[in-house]
Parts: sequence; structure tokens; C-alpha cells
Amino acid sequence: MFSTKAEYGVRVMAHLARREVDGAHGASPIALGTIAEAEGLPLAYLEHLVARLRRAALVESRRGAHGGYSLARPAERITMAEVVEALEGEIAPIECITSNAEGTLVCVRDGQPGHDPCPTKLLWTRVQGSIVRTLTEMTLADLVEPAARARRRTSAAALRSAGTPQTNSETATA
Amino acid sequence: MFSTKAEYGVRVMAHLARREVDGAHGASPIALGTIAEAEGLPLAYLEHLVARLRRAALVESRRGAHGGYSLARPAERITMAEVVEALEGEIAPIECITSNAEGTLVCVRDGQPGHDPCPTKLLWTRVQGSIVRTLTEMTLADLVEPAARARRRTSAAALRSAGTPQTNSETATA
DNA sequence: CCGTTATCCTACCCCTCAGGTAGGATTACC
DNA sequence: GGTAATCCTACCTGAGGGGTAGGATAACGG
Repeated sequence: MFSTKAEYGVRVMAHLARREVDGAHGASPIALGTIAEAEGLPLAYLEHLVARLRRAALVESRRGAHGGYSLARPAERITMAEVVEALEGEIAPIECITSNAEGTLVCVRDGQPGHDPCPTKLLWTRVQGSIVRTLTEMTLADLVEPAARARRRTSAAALRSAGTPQTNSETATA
Repeated sequence: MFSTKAEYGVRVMAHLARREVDGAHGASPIALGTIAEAEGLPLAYLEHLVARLRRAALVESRRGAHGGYSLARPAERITMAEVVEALEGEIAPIECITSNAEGTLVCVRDGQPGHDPCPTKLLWTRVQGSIVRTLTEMTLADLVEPAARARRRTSAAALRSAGTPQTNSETATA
């Protein structure tokens, strides 16, 4: 479904975001080697993934000694849809479904004589929609927040959690 | 994301369901060759797919002359989740997420020392949940129904399309 | 009982891509 | 200028997607 590109890449982003949330933000970027070691992932492979993230303007890099990567924007303003799309390419449940120019979902087999537009289109558009929706509803900050909250044991987050409709707490820690 | 296994397989199921809805149900199964020709898909390949569907007890077969396939259950009682799962195997957005014995989603990397259970788990479980939910909420009958309805009663659709050029009428309909 | 028409089963084949390695060029700090 | 990092291009390997081929088996119809 999603490959390890998405998994590893998201973990890198989460690692960067966690640092930022913890307060030691701004000045010093984090070297990829550090992240690779901490997460137990191959450095050379992460380089490819983080290159995609950079081309998508989700992270910024500083070269040379004491260089590394940092988030291009605050974690609250980065949706997981952006991250996953940067890593995996266009996010469609099946080849025949594509989104053209903001929003509308199109089936490439539309407009064929005889049978109506593929009857299965209804299914794939729904699946596509639900994936994209949950991915855009979630920001990088949401991913990191619970862990950070557990560490800080703070009350500040209570504000947000009251405002954001936690429609989906399914799979809450079993 | 999903391969053509899912796409072709769903189209085969839809073909079988359509026949049943139209009234000519029961007695005579449909030969795969007929479906392959009608859908423009390679017969030999469909044989593999339909074999999976049969092993999952979603279709029944009759061998020999005038043989073929038919739905094992009425279309309203077949969820698209069953169909896709039979064709694609276990349906998880990423390898590390699996559902164990009815419901609970588990991450294989849980319980590792040092870092908390993968921070990304929250993301993948949500994606997983939303996919499975939309897939189980939809039955094969739902897929076929609009087409059948359009054929029987051709006028009703004109109302909606004239009113608002909504981005995507199909995902919106419930 | 024999030919026809279908499902079944096993094996193979090609090609892409995921997943990763290797090695070097470039940039920046000290 | 050494060193530590990002950058870039190329290459490798195995698995799986997307089929094809060929035959065994089973049920009709005459």
C-alpha cells in the first residue's frame, strides 16, 4: 500500500518536529546521520527520501559542518498529506483515478461508449477521498503532540484538544 | 496503491452483480470468457483473480459446458472490503500495521526500549481505519445500484447536475 | 461415448520498482 | 586545509505485478 518511503520519511519528519516542539528549535539543524542512528535506519537511503522532502519545500537544509535539516515551516502548518505525497508521489488508490487541478477526481476510462463510466469509479473515488481527508486533517504537530505531552506533562495542549474535533480516536492505545 | 488485481476483480464482481440485479438471476452462471470480452480484459489473467474470489467464498463456480461463475451471496451481503481483501491480501496502509483478531490495530514495532511506540503509528492506524471503514460501509449492491437505477429511471439525475457544479457528485452522495 | 465448452491448476516470463549501496562532488565550519 | 555535513548520479538485487502457456478435469449435448 504505502512503501517504507512513506514510513521512514514520516519518521524523519516526526524526529525533526519533536526537536522543535521540545524547545531547542531554530538555531541548529539536525544531521541526517543523527536521525538515522536514532531511528535505526540506513543513512544512505534516508538521503534519497529527505531529498524529496526538500524538493517539496517541507524541510530546509544547511550544508557543511554542523549542517543538517530542519522543518521549513512550523509543524502545525505541515499536513501529513503533503508529507506522504512528497514521498510517495501522487496519492491515488488506483491508477485510473487522478485529481486534476485542485479537487475533482477523474477516471481516465470515462467517456467510453457502450458501458457507463467504469462502475467501479464510485468505489475508488470514495477510498481516495477518505485517505486524502484523513491525511490532510492531520498535521505533523498532531503526530508528535501526544508524545511531547506525555514528556512535558503540560496543560497547554488542553486548549487545542477542546477546539479540534477528535472525530476519530479509534485505535486509541489498546 | 491498489493494483489492477483489485480493479479487474471488482469489475468482475460488478459484472456478476449487475446481471443478478437485472433479474436474470439464479439459473445460469456467466462464463469468464464472456466477462473478459465485455470488459476488455485478458481471460487468462482473470482466471487467477477469480480463483482468489472463489477461495474466499465470494463466488461460486459451475464447471463444464454452460458453466461459469455467480455470486455466492446476494450483492447486498458482500462488502467491498471482502472483495478487495480477497484480491489484494491483507489490507494495511503500511507493513508495520496489522489487525489482530477482530478490530485492534497493532504495530509490530511496539514495545521497543528507548523511544515510545512508533510515533507514526497514530497516523497509519487512522489511515488504515478510514480505508477499511469506507470499504466495509459499501456493498457490491451499492456499486451496481446507481447504474441500474440510471437505466431504469433516466430522469432523476438531471436535477442535481443542473443545480450546483459540485466538485465531485459521486463522493458526495451517501 | 465422444466432442465441446467451460473451469481448474501449475509453471513460466518479462519488466518495473522498492529498497538500498557506493562513490564522489560540493559546501561550510573550525 | 581538514573535516563534517549535504548533494548528486549511478548501480545493484529481489520481489511482485501483470500477464502467457498448456494441460488436466468436469459437465453438458448429441
